[in-house]
Amino acid sequence: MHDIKYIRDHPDAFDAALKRCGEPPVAGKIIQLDKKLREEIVALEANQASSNTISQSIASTMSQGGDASDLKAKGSSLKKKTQTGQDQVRDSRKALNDFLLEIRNLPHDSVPDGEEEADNPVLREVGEKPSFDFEAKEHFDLGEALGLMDFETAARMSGARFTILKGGLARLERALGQFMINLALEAGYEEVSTPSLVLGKALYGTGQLPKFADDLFQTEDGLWMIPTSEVTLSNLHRETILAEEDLPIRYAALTPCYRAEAGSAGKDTRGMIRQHQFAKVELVTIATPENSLKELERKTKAAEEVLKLLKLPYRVVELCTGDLGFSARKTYDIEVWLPGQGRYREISSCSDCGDFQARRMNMRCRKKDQKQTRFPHTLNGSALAVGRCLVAVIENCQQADGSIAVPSALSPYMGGLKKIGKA
RNA sequence: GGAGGGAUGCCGGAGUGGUUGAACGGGGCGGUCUCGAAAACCGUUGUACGCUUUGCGUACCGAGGGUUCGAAUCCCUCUCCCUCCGCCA
Repeated sequence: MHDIKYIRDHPDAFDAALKRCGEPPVAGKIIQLDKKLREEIVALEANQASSNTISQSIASTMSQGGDASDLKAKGSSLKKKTQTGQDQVRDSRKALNDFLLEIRNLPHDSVPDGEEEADNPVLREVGEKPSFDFEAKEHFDLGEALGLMDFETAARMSGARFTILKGGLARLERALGQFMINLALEAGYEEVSTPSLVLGKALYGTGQLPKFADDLFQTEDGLWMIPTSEVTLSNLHRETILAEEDLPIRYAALTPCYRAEAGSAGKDTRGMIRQHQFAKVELVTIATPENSLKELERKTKAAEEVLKLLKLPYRVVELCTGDLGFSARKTYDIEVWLPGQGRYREISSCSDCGDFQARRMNMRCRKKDQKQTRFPHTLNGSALAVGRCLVAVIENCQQADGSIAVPSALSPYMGGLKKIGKA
């Protein structure tokens, strides 16, 4: 959500920032809606003020035993005006609010200009790509050949975009999740276990709603399945005032994530890259405005650490203005190398959302002994997506015989197992 | 699922139609007293929005509607919490 006062005072800067993201100008429309609303509020409140005065006159007249029927008639006629005024204000407020809710966050000044994914600058490449003296296979060929990855059976009970893992691969997935959440704790994040189903307002808060309802699953009684625990972790302090001295607050959760993938028909149809359900360790930070960019670097480092310890090659790119997500003001994507595909694939996305989500959630902070509240900044990042990391381990650690070498960092989580072979 | 009880300011807790934005107590803050502190005493202490912004106005007592000139107080709907019974991982 945007600060209406900022838009009133800097309409041109607002539109210019949106333009960098390829969005049309809206400040004029917003100011017009806002002006209408405020005019109606002034009229309404003047009305309410005189109603209140009349009511008080009635009270004092009656307490002195006088006749107040004239005053009552006056109050009665004012009442109708007040009611229509209230309706107008409500409608205008909703119109402004609905409009504002659909406008994306503004990019930070430091974000590079660009139109699409191809324009994202690569910040660094880390680790060495493995070289094989055989042709590298994709994870689904390896997994199916091992008899430990089964898409057909999953499709029979759940439809497309689900996977069944067995034996060593099921254990490997669990090991990855445990490994990652433990790293998050070491990095200073507090572990949280949250619901997987949430009310719509939580998703409005983080920005998935109202624009992206198609990407989400909704239950029959109106609850939504979380597409990421960014939603639950960020909403932990919605509608509250935090003590600034307690910031930054850093949370981590290992949860399943559910995505409808409505706009992705035909994309990544084979394998585990794009599933309706996957596990992910998410890191969320609530920081003061002064510290949020610093926290973004810190969070990205924490995510990179997972890949370093697993010895998986990756690169970090910064999203250009045209590729930035709805709620983000600045984002780093981490892409892991997949030898089977012969390309980098996104495995983490770390974003600084500024005060955009805090405003939508009405989460505020305040310095000790100060009256004035302000909006903290929220950040989120995956560290990492477990499903895609499993894919990366399988493809990077594949052996000539089709077995998978377990990364040494993971071995303790797998009872010392060094290799996943045929079942 | 059945039967009851509840939701008021930072906390506890009054308040069943008229200067109640809300008694009283606690806490916090400021002050008096003190070498200092405690105690005592005095004062003060919500949020949001709007305006012709040293001030004024409006709204808010779980949420949304209704009755009324006027609602924290009456009526309706919903949400959440608690107790008992049933069911259950």
